[in-house]
Amino acid sequence: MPENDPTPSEQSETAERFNQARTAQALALLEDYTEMIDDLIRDHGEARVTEIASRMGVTHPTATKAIARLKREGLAVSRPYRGVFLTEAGTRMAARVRTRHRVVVDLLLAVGVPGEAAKLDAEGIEHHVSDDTLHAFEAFLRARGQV
Amino acid sequence: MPENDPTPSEQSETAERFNQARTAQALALLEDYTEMIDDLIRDHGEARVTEIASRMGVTHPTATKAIARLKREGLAVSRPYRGVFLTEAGTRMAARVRTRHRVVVDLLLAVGVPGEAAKLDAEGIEHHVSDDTLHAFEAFLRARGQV
DNA sequence: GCACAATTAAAGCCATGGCTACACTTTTGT
DNA sequence: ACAAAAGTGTAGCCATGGCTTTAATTGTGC
Ligand SMILES: [Mn+2]
Ligand SMILES: [Mn+2]
Ligand SMILES: [Mn+2]
Ligand SMILES: [Mn+2]
Repeated sequence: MPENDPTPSEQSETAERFNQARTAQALALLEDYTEMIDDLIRDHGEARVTEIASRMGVTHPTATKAIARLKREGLAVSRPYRGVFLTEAGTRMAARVRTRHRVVVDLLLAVGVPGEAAKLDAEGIEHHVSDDTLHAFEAFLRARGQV
Repeated sequence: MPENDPTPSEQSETAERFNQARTAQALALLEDYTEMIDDLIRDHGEARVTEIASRMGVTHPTATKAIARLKREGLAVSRPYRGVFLTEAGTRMAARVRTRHRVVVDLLLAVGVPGEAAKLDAEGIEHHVSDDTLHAFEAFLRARGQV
């Protein structure tokens, strides 16, 4: 059985696949929080820690830590005892993430996934949808006139 | 603007969505390792730590820790300096996960996702595909005669 | 304008999943 | 048979993302 080992010192295709999945997952939290903060500012004019935590389903110290990471990565700023605000980069991420989220839900619905499952599963799936896949989803929806 | 707060002491729909995504993610590592170990035993008659680590794209101590968790959760057993083996539960998980992985790849291909992206993205997406969604995917593929 | 409620911050605990460094066992080649 | 190589185990470090508890600040009602 010829084990076709890929050129030495190079990762197997399998390993690369898992590495990409891990990288995508590492961004998931940032993506969900920026989208959420953007939502809150649209709907309420401000994004408060307690409200963010409540909607994310975590305690407020957990949300505070996540926001600290957003700030560290240049996606958000905040004023103590006031709200959280997105930077330019954060706003761009929120816009991209919102669109992708919507496309994923629409795609799931278009292939026949029940509404409830589509909403639930999309929250996790979205973070693993690459640009290529997103474009394919959009093309599929367009071809179906579902967009 | 009437904020329709869901019955007090009950999580918002949004929070539930994020909680489900977190729960699914917590199982991802177990799912990928059981599938991998099952693959290795099929192809090589045994699953060794070094080989598992290499294919997962991690160092061997990282794989050893993951295997420790599999054992703790009753999915695998191992004999020191020998291989890793799946329990009944582990074998069942591997079978379920393998099928789901294949269906996800096929679904992505069927809606027009390029092969390379389908293979890469499926590795992360699969863990967030619920039973309802999986069944919808299968129905869609059947209707297309792509199964 | 003050007491109390609500919000936010800060500290510290735990589990997970990466890593490196080092020790030990098994396998291999001569 | 034994030395070297490969494989495996173990210890300990770090970052992340959950949590509870306690302190500080802000907002509210009277
Ligand atoms: Mn999400
Ligand atoms: Mn989302
Ligand atoms: Mn996977
Ligand atoms: Mn898989």
